[in-house]
Amino acid sequence: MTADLDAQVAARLQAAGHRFSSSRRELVEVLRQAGQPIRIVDVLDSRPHLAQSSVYRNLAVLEAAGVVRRIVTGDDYAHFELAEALTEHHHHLICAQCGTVSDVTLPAEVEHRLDAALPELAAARGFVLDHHRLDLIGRCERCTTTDR
Amino acid sequence: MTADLDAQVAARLQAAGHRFSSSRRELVEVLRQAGQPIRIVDVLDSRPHLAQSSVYRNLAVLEAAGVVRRIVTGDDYAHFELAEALTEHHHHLICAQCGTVSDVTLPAEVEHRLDAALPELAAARGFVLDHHRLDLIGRCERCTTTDR
DNA sequence: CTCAGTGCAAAGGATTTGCATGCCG
DNA sequence: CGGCATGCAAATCCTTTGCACTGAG
Repeated sequence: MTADLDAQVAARLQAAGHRFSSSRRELVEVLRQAGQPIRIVDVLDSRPHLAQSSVYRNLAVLEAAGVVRRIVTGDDYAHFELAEALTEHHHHLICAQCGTVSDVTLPAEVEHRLDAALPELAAARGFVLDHHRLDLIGRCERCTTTDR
Repeated sequence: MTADLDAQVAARLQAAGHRFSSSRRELVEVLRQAGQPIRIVDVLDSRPHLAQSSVYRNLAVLEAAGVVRRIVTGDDYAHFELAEALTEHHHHLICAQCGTVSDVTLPAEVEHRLDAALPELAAARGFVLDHHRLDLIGRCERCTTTDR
């Protein structure tokens, strides 16, 4: 699994004309371990020896190479996760209070409905559809129990 | 229509303990006229006499009062539109190139599927669902014709 | 050797905030 | 009058950038 992931990442980076440096390897590893979208602060916390600017720069490189996806929620911090090409299509549960983002997968049937309906909806507006994104916004368990 | 909108906005502001000042009236009017989500820069362009800080502040007040919805796309600027309570439930077409946001309505049937599926999906994760948001990301007509 | 990658510090830039003044209720 | 609203300018703070150094190929 991990070996396979490494190979895919290496291939994508190479295709984009970049190296698979140890910092980048670490970033991918942190994201893989996290299993859910995390912020750059979190990355820096778990890998204190990484320079902030390098993390920002490398995540940008990895994003451009299609290895990583940047998630902007409206929370102060952007979140990052492995791109769907390396995982699988999914959506996000976003806590409006603490900003945490976690993954959800729609029932296949619903997803199919969307895939069937969205392209023509976009086309009707002269839009070339690239992808869609569905977020469920609410309050996570921790925030509802801790209350206010 | 407009009179009705005014009344609703006034009521919501009052309920939140705020005044329906002329600046706020103008903001609502700009958003109504726009008919699609716009950025603060656009507001300032069309109403140069409004102070930037007041626009930011008032949009925050209007958002808290449930009159306005802030849309964060990942583009540099946030977009604003009238809240769904004053319009109707809809989603967004986002141009990945120029950042423009426009409204779309899903076929009722698809929307129903979502409404049926999402709550339990969220509940299964200990999440209290507030609302969902579906964005179609692609390239708008202007950007595809102008190309690159 | 060459050039991408790294780290530190400084710059950027949308948004927020402090504070004095204006104005509605 | 009292307190919210407004404007100007300054401060915030996540993110980006400049620049000199390091290291892989």
